[in-house]
Amino acid sequence: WEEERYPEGIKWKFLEHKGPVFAPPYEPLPENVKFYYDGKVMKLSTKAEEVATFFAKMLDHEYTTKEIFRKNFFKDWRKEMTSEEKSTITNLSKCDFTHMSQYFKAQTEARKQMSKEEKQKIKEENERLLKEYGYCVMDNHKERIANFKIEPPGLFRGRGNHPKMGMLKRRIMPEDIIINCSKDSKIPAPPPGHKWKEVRHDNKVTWLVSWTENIQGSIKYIMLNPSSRIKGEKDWQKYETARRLKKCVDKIRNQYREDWKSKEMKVRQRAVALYFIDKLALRAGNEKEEGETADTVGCCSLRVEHIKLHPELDGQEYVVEFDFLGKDSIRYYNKVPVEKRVFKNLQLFMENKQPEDDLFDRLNTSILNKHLQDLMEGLTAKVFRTYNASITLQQQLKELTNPDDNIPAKILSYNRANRAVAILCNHQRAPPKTFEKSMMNLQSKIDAKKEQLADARRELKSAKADAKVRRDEKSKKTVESKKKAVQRIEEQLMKLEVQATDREENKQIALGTSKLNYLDPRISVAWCKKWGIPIEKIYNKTQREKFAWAIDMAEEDYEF
DNA sequence: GGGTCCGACTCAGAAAATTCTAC
DNA sequence: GGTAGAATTTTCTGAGTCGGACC
Repeated sequence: WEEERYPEGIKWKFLEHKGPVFAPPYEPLPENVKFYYDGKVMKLSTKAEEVATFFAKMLDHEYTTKEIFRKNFFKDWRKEMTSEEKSTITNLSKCDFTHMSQYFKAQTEARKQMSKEEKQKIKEENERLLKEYGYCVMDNHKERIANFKIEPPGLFRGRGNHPKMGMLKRRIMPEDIIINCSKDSKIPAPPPGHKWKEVRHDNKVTWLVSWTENIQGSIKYIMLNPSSRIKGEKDWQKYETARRLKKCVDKIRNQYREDWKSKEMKVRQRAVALYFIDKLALRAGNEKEEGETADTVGCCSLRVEHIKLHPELDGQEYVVEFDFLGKDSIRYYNKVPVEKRVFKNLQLFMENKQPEDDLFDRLNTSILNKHLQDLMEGLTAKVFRTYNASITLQQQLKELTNPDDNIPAKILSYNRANRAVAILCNHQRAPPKTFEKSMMNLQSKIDAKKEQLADARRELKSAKADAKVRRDEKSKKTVESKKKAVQRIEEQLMKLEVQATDREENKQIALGTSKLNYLDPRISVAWCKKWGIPIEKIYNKTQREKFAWAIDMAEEDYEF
């Protein structure tokens, strides 16, 4: 896709697609599946029943125990009820969804137990749908669409302490849909009896379909897959910007260190914030509308209550203790020794403030980004995350890769380098539900292997003793083969232990996000080439598709 | 200049689906 | 070679970033 460059802002010349796939219509429950109110069977109207099934399907989920979720759900559910239902059903706690829930569980079970043929049939139907709606033509290429299926109705599941959790996400109809395609393309037809909200031909944007969602009033889009030209080029650009930052980062660092001394409060705050963004890879931190979303922050929106200052802590001077909820309500907790000037500035910023006051009261992301723009064209706060992530990977790979290691050990080193980045970016996950169990399984495998090794060693020893006495060819051979066996088992044991280490270290860390969004793939490709690691060991099929440009481009001497 | 709002895009972890592995 | 359960991949959609219009 280096073929042609478009003038500023033009994203394509030709765009043709089939429009979205709508969620399947609601299928009413069979007569024998009952809903109970206050212990009595109650037949619900179709609309009320549909919304009730959304709740029933989530009955085992922690969400349905949360006060806000229940309140929001009940309020929206009542809106769907007939006036009769509304007057009867006044208390959610008196609603009994268990029968409905059991029915859905049985359905799931039945789906699992389906015969091969039935499963095959479903698979083929999905493939047909994908083939028809999953691709579009953008300019001269057939491209995969990322999310061609419209989100089905359901209950809103916000992350963390979201004030809107449990609200009803309504069904999207063709009348909600804006289609974007080129004038000279075959315009997708709305489902029979329906009309699109609008058909437009805007080649300054990349989306094919959009609609407005009813919970936050925000716009949702259907766009192309990461493997597409338009996404790939943008991704490449992102890393090129980060590489440009590499060239001037020293200058920028000197600059903000100078600014710590500025007479102007705004400049000092800007400089300290930038230091955090650079050193700790914090997000920019836009302001958010209070009460509309979970209370989370980034750098510029940090509040006094989110940091603690320790002149001395555990033998270190000037320690800042961060404790706040970031994106997706993931907790950021870190104790960081900082330079004295930063520490003194923070003390100054916190003077005469309440815990809920902004730490950087003279700063926001727009001021910060404007300043960054002056330092380097295209520089914004998030570029620091990309830059620091990628440079860390490159450094760690250099440091951790041992040329004499075998392939599994080298891959462990790669994972460790990747992990260093994930820790820097605070990419966490809930420990897998089966973590303890799978760890124990692995441990028992290791124990078994150790026993096996001990046995093998004993056998080797006795074979050696035997050989000493007999001094014939045959017993010598036996010693050799026993030696090999010991070696083989040692290797297997090592591999298992490596696996255990890797898994344990990864318990609460998510590697995927950094791999997919922050690490210049050319670093990984070059590393694979340099050490003769098959690229499949690092990137799976999807990832190889997304990073096709890098796999194509990077040689073993690539430097970020 | 700076604040607010909105649109378009990237990035995020959970959950579902699929594949792999050990018995 | 069939199957259960573990591991990995894919899907899903919510949650950020950031720029530009408007005042």
